Amino acid sequence: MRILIADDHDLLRDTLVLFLQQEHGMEAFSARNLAEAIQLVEEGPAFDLVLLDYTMPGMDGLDGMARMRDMEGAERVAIISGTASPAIAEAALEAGAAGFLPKTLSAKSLVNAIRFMAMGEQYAPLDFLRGAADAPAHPLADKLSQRELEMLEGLSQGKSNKEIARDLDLREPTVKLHMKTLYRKIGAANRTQAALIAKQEGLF
Amino acid sequence: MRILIADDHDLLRDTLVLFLQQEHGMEAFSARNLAEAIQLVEEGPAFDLVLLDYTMPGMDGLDGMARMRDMEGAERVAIISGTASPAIAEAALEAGAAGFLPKTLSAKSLVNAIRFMAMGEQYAPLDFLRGAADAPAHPLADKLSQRELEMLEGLSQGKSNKEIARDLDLREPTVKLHMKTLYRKIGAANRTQAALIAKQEGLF
DNA sequence: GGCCGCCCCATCCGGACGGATAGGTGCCGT
DNA sequence: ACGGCACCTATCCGTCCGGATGGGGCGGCC
Repeated sequence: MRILIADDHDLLRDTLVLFLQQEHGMEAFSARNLAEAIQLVEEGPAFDLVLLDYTMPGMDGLDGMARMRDMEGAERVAIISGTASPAIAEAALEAGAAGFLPKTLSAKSLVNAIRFMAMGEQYAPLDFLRGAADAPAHPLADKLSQRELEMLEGLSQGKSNKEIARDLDLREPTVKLHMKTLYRKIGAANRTQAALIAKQEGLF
Repeated sequence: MRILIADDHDLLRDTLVLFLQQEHGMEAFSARNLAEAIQLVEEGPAFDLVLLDYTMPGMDGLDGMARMRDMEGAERVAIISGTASPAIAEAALEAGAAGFLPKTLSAKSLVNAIRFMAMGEQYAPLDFLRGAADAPAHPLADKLSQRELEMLEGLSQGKSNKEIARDLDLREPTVKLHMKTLYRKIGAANRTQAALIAKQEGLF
């Protein structure tokens, strides 16, 4: 089984490759950025699974994954990350990732996940998606209504009220109302603070 | 040599411990958060070196390191991180850390660094402190003037133009002027986007 | 000397934003 | 049935923001 691991954290990559080599029937290759990974895919025989770090030179969010998936010899691509939120994990899975692996995963679980994904299944740790069961998800997120979260999402992309209204098919006054209540709930004085809080909280 | 590694990323921790075990004369122990680490230090014989992840339950920035250093059996404490900036690294060293290890360090360098620190020396990768020589630090930062960076700093705290003007002892029109040129330089359509870009770029 | 970049200030304008108020719907739980 | 909550819309108002224009001062570089 040929596995390609692309991560700019040499420490993890080096030790992980060594670890996987010990596993029966696994061949692990590594790259330190997306460009290197793409080159390896171009050169060699096809990989059974490619693991891409979410924050890594050349990735640009999920764009990097899309580029990788378009290639020959990289059918199954999974995202690995130490900081990404459940929302990003879901986005990755929707975008066709073979799986999402937080770095809080144990080494043993990783091996299982890799085998699982290499067989064509989609993998993601359920407790992570649910918002990390033990660590109460987002202290903020569950205090907000659905609409308010959508506001926050638009906000986190630097959109104006007008743009958000258009995207959600609402009138602008409605957006402004939601904004007001949103600010009160999360303790923001203005939209910039709200966006920063959302980022800080790992939302979006 | 007794080494304690505390990191909530099981993946790295597991593989790293296995890797270090193979090294001659190294005994590696692990904890998944600060509380566990403190407990291990209390229980067992003294460690020659303790590695603490910078972003980890219980750390609270560098406070966690200070708490650890106050303990018996944890003379030398180093910080390890995958995301922290050079500024944080310097702060850690000034606060008495035995070293700072970015996760972009190679496994081999890590072993050398550990031996070095265990002997009582202070370690940090010079290229990282210098701002990652090869990867030009902040592609944006050096395109901005001093004033513009100060604007961005205020922006990153969600301040209004008026507040920024007051803090820097300027008139508001001046702040607005700087903002305008700032937006053009970094390609932001409004202040929220500018703040998000700053965060994304790791500034402030 | 000219030119350019950075810095400071002022005035003006249109549009965006933040807040208040008021009215409407629908759903849920007691 | 009623209150409570989330949701949608509207109007009004004062402020803030983004942009343009026009000043002026400073230093460096060709």
